[in-house]
Amino acid sequence: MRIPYAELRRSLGISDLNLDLLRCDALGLAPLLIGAELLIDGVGGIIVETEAYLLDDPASHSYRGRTPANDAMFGPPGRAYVYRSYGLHWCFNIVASGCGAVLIRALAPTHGIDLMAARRETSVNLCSGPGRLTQALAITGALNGHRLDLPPFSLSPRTGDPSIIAGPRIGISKAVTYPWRFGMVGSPFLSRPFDREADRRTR
DNA sequence: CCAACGATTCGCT
DNA sequence: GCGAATCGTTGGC
Repeated sequence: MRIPYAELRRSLGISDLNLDLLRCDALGLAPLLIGAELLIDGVGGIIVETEAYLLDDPASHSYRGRTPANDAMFGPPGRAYVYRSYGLHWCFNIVASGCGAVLIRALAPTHGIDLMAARRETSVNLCSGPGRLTQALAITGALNGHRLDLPPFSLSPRTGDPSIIAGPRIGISKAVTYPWRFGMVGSPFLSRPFDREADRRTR
């Protein structure tokens, strides 16, 4: 008797996304995460903007080798890499295969909007930007290295097939031309617009 | 040891 | 569009 592979995965509680988390490098995973649902303690939404950072990538924290600060990027894929930015904000990444990571830059809020607004002390731009997103979801360095398939995290694969646009990454000074920022076409929750419709991908 | 610098955000012009 | 806030990490001497 032959069991369909997809059904077998479901029965084992293994989603496409969970498999891909363990298999993909950051450049493969970043567009795949567009449309996925990210929750922390039931609060969060739909990922609409990501950036890929690879080992062989001058803009990546892993580029200059393993240190205590970037240790999570060198660990198993499917975990969180959380770091402090500008001494003020936290940024949340999903570790991919190959010592890279995907920076989660924006969500479309769907769950716990009132709580996010309370944490942010505003009702606008709740999750549009990497620092705003971690504030709204209460992500701190305490979650660095934490598995994403266990509480408080919940990461679910997308159900649809969104149009995805690519463009240069934001706020970096090296490798500035690599088009490794990905966004959901038409989302009002992007941290910044993408420049050119010509960069559109579909996937 | 010390100086410089961010994978940012916010407020003001 | 510009500059301040703020601090751990990094790189140079």
